[in-house]
Amino acid sequence: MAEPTPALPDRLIAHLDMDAFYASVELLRYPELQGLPVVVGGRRAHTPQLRPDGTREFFKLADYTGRGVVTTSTYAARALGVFSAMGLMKAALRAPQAILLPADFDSYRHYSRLFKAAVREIAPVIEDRGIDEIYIDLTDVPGAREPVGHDPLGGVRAVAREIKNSVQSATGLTCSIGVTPNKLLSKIASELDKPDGLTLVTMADLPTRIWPLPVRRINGIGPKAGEKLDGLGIHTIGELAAAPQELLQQHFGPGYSAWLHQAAWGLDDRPVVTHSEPVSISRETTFERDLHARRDRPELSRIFTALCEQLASDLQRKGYLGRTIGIKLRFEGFRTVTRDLTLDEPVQDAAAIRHAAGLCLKRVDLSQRLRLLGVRVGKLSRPGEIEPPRRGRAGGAGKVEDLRPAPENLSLFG
DNA sequence: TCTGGGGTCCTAGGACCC
DNA sequence: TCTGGGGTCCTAGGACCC
Repeated sequence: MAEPTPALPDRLIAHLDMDAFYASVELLRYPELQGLPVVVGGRRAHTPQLRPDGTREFFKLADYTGRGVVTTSTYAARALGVFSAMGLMKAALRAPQAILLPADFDSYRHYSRLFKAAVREIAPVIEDRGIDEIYIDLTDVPGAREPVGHDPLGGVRAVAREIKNSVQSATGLTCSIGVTPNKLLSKIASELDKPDGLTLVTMADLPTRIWPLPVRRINGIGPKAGEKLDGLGIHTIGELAAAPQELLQQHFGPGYSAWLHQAAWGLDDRPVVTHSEPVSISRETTFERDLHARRDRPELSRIFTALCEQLASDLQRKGYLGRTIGIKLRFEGFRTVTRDLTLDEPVQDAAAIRHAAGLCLKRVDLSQRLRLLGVRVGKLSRPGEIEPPRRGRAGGAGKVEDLRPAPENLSLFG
């Protein structure tokens, strides 16, 4: 008879999330702000000033005017109701005394490289999920599958602790880690004990630890799906797990409803992907005030050209060409429109991008004022890369009339 | 007091080829 | 002459994530 060893899952997947990352990096730089409500975001012009006596003068949220959102806030600011993606003017109403700092992405990227390198020393199978979070496959990390005493998860808990310690000594920052049999559950688990948390969840814990949580905790259920589920009386992950399949299929597509069910049961077999190539590269900007295609033509034209130049330089720096050029417009009132155009040959230079994007622009009615303009390049390739031959004629596009200029379009900045 | 900037993936219809 | 099905590409929009 085999020993009745408690089953260890096939995979041991960790999700690591840096705690209030941007704000925490700022606190390293300005330790006197420790414990205070601090918000990172907005547009320039609120960098702290050094006073003659050597202390710093910080910018108060109450003094901010104009567009912009909260990028991150410290836990003290969150306690006042200030969260990521909130408009700064709204945040100022909730926490007028909070300190506002401009985002410094170069610095965040620096700390991002540091923490990822520290993790990689211990566990090399890492999937990048942005600047402040990663998935880690701990399955084959030495010691991770060793029980400690009677605890079958003792080994992996020790490895996760080691990773947290290593991140802390490399950066001075804390992180939260969730370890479970898959990415979906680990993503949920890493949030269960923030900040500075370490949470292990097994399939046996599903009913007690996962099912009581709101459905929105599942990565992939956003505002729309959450709202719809709410309307169906489905609020928790447990209620979603118990929901009849037919009910979900009636309100969501076949693919999404099947996924919802799987997710609620904690099932997810996606691998940890250690390398991926970009699909598209883009640049966009929201204007300080809404601009009109005719009345603000010179300014819009300058911005348009600048976006194309920045995009071209991004492409060149990263070593890509792109065959699909697209634009994105956001009008007053937030309606968003995109147009794109696939060229016969990939391009990389600002003039070619500007020309193609200009053709796209001609297909949009520009009578409403604009709040955002963006340019995008997709269908990326490497210089010298031989493209696989395309079947069919080039430009087997949509309806021909869709590709013609909008008739109302009298004035253009393209 | 309106809602940043950078992405990915999915859906859906029509064109076009075999 | 009419019918048709599979597969891929192109375009537009939208949901979602960090």
